[in-house]
Amino acid sequence: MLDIKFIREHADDIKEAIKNKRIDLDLDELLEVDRKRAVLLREEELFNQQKNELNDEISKIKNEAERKALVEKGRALREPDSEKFNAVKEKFDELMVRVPTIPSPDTPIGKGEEDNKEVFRWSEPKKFNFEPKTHIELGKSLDILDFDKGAKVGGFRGYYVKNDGALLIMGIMMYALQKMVSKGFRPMIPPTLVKGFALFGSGYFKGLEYNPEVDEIYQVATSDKEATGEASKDKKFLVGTAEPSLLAYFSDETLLRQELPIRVCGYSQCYRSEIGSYSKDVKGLYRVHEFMKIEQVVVAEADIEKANRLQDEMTGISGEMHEELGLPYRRLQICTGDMSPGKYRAFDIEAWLPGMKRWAETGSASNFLDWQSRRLNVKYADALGEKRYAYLLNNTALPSPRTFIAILENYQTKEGNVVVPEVLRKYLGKEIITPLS
RNA sequence: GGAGGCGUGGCUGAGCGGUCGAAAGCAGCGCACUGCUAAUGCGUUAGGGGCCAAAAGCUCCUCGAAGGUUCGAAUCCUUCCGCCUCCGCCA
Repeated sequence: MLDIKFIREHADDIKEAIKNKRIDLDLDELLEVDRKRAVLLREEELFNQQKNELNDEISKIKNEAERKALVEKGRALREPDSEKFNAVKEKFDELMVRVPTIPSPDTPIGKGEEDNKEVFRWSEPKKFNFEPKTHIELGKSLDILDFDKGAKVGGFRGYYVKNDGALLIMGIMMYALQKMVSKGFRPMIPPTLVKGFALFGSGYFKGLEYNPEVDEIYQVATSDKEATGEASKDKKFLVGTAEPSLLAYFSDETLLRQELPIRVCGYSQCYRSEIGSYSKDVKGLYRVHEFMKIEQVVVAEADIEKANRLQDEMTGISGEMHEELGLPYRRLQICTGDMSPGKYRAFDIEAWLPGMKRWAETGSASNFLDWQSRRLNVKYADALGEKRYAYLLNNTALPSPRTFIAILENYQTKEGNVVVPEVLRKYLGKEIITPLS
């Protein structure tokens, strides 16, 4: 969400952003609706003013006849067309939520994924003197992953993590959580069942309201009424990441500048409906409906330079973890066409998967400037006591399944065992995962 | 699940049809004063929008949310949401 004043004054830049981000929005339509809205707003204000003045008069008059006359006069006032006004307001809101943040100057212009720019690489994809297996094969032979039972019980994309796999995956989570804490991030376990505002506020609804056709979010119905959509307000949803829960923690707050930046990290189960990716990545643990993740979030003051530095700090921590885990990775700067509307600047981290022979997104760092904080109403008081919207940033610390895959595939031995990365050994109590272990 | 209570400004809390965007206290800020991080006095402090180049000023909306009654609602009615207490049930 942007400020309508800002939109009016930067219409050309925003049109450029709409084009580059490939958003379906006619800004001129919004500006036109905005003008209509302004006229109607003034009409209503005038009416209210007249009405208020009249009511003041009535309250001072004791005489019944005079009073009646004034009441009649009030009835005669022409009331604004509220239906028309509401229609305009609704249209305005609908268009407003689709206005994107203007991307940073260093963001590559591009159509989609293929135009993201590699900006950093750590280590080269590992070479094996045997044909590396996929995590699917390894998971089965080591008896640490079970997709058949997962599908039976959880349905499509369901899975079980078993035995040393369960310890490994929890180890990854604990390792990431402790790393974040060591970097000054306050740990949190936030709710994963949340109200709509948290998701809308973070930008997880594409429109004003939840739309199951396009939003990758599960809605939870606790009654028949909710299930049929009658009780459309105050529904609950399952988050796809801790980000909305962590951000909403600060909603409606006015923080103090001296306490910024606030760094928090959260552990959560993440649920994704993966609507629109029915035929994509259908095998294995790569794209699943639920997983665990440690997420990092920063509330920063409204300073682009500082926010960019914080974003670099956050991606740096993710990189450091990949390095400590010994996972070759690269960092991509996300291009305009692959960037969601609210983002100002974004980077992905991708780890190399030798078995699947592909890069796998294991993290995504985004700087939203004040796009989210306007929706969530996160402010801070600056040195002069002026209130400003905070800048909000988020980044993956580590996701459980893809880090898990990367470890299995990178650390496999010719014999089909998996060596446990040094930093995770304390969580498994062993150095190697074997079928017999 | 049953019974009751409550949602007001940064916080506590009064108001229960017009004089209320709102007493009082606390906290914050400013000024004054006292020779010293405290005390006292006075003043000041909700958010969002419009007019205006801007400031000043004027003005509209907002007392959990949405409807309703009324010339007029923080105050009355309905529904919803949230919170609290007690009982039941339960990880």
